[in-house]
Amino acid sequence: MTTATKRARPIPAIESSDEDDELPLINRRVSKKPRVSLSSASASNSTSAQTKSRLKQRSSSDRVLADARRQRRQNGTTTVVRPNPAAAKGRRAKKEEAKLEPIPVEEKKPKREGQSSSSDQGKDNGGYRWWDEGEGERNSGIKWTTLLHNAVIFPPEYEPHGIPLLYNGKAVELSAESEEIATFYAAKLATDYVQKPTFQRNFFDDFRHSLRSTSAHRIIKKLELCDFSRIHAHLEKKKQEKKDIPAAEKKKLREEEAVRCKKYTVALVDGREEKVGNFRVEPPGLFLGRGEHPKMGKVKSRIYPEDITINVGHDAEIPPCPLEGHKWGKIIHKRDVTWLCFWKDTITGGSKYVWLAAGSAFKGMSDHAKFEKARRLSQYIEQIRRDYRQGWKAKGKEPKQRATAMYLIDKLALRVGNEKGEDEADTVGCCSLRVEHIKFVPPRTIELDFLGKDSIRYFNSVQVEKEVYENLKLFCRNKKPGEDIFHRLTVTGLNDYLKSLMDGLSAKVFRTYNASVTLDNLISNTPARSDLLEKIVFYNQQNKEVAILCNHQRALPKAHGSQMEKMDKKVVDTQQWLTELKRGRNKINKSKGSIDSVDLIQWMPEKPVFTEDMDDKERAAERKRAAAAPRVKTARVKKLPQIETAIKSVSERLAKLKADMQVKEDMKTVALGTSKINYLDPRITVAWCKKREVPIERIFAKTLLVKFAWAMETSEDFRF
DNA sequence: ACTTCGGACTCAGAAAATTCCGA
DNA sequence: CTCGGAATTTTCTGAGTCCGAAG
Repeated sequence: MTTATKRARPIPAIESSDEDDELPLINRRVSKKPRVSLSSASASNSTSAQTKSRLKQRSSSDRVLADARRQRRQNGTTTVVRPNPAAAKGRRAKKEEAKLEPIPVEEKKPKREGQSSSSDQGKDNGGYRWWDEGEGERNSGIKWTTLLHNAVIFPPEYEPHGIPLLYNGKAVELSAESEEIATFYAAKLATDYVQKPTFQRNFFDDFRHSLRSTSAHRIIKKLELCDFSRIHAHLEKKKQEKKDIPAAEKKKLREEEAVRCKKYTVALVDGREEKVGNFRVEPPGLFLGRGEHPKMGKVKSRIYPEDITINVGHDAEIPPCPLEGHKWGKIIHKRDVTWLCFWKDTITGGSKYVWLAAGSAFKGMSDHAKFEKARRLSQYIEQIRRDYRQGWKAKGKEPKQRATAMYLIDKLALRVGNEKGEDEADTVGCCSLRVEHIKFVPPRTIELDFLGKDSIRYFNSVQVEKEVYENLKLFCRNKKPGEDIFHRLTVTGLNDYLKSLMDGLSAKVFRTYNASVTLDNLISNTPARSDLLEKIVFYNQQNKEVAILCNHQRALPKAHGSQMEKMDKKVVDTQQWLTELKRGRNKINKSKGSIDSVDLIQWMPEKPVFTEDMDDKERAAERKRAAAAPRVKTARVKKLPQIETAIKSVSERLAKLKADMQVKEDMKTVALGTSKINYLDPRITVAWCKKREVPIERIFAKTLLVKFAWAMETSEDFRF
């Protein structure tokens, strides 16, 4: 199959049928009967003044809690308990029954003040320690019994600013819709997206489309003649104004926003409070793909409640729609999934989901299962490697290609490489590698150069086993550059093969396995005598090795060059001063006691001179001028003991400076976060921290501590 | 039996926000 | 101690994987 035919896969239809028939039976029970309203909104309709005032005092999350209690009570009184074989035997089901009892008074949470108290920090799931429970019902397919939440919050409606777009130098009247689109473009004026023809074309097509029934349609014909600079300037001004708000006021605004959002931040899953992850509907804007995405610049339109499907408990109150005059698209009760809401992306046709936060039980259990699966691979890995090495010599094309591909996936941690459509960026993984992506350097080195996920370049020159080298050469023989290397191999074929070797195994598990096992091995060799800082640096270095293995890269930080120069200058200054100090010491020593002090010259950066009337900008400019100015001479008189102390401290400072510089240079394009968050079993790190007496907070930031709460009690003896 | 497609989930780097750190 | 820049952390949303059902 040629690449061209493969990539010409038809674009999936964006609209799906609205028919209920598509849903599994269990989800079809969207009851049309009037629901007893349970929300805070209806509660405020209550005639009971007591209820009213109590509600007023409570935070919204408490209100959600209260709702759940009512929901439970309702479960008990109005709903026939449905048979649920999966959960019936489980602890969870038992709990549910228990919850039908009236809620004891002490369960009521005291009202929180402003900042949340320390006791509820670091928990996304109300302290539910699922990892203390048996694993019995975890994989049953049914993910929850009751689910209650407030769905999503929408971005504010567009407010026209009336700043004109100039066309050929003249202001053009635009409808609010078109002005908004023009403003999306103006917001990108300072980025290099606007230089890209695809971006320009896609944007202009959509912009023109928005103009179609207005007079501007006859005026605006060419993007080159559009001048967005005034809108851009307006946006910049707004940005500055926002920046200039006094800190106290900013804080107040932030708090008000937090209050407004509060009710969206939590959901109740089987009566447990859990944090919601992305409860904000994505605002409209221009689609920015990664790499050379064919759809970059297209208008990603505004999502309305009608576009959104809500997944809630069958007996839970349907979350109130926050936009007046609108209503939710669909309400479903799908218990075999963990999402709360979803909508279709208008650009890609893909699904967008609202999930619980990373620290939730859903996510935690699934993370735990992922690492347990990867650990299980340890027991099979030798056999699997033997198997695919055998496969290199296979007669059949498919097994031979599969075995060769497996080597790359295992050894180089390549992704499996599903097929991609014509309407996506052209990126590849193992199975979709093309002849143009590989070069052969005898005797047995291959050079891989391709764009992987997110259009990140994978460029690696690596010596491989002779059989692999020969096989790859064979697979490329008589093929054009654009043809697939593994033309007989499919992702499904490869994963089916892996399933036959280990239950549940797929290609991605190898990335998890190799990343974790690599870290485990590397940090087991931590130098014994290192101090805390050295240990952390060491850990980060090993984390870096994993990041390199997984090809986790980041863009070169914008200021990298100038920052390095700055550090370099500092090194030179420090080195010079050290030399001068040593010269002084020599002089005193050689004098045999005839002198006890020397004049030393230190070259220092010029000190900035500020005057009272300078504003922030002027001060910054002065600082900059001083830093760039030639070094100034400073004379110092020093005695021997002083010099000795100085030599010691300056040497240390110089060494640290040089080391910092090296680290900065080494890390400039490596992204450590991705592996830490997704690939490295946190238990490896927890065990290491315990054994080496490194506070875990030095390695895991707050959100990671929450995400990995399940791993915190790992013993120091844990090995992956 | 094969391919295609949609769905649900993990994983990805950039950008924004926040915190840290050194002069 | 304070200020500003750098470093780190969090948020955002796009890009993968993989599975199962439909065609």
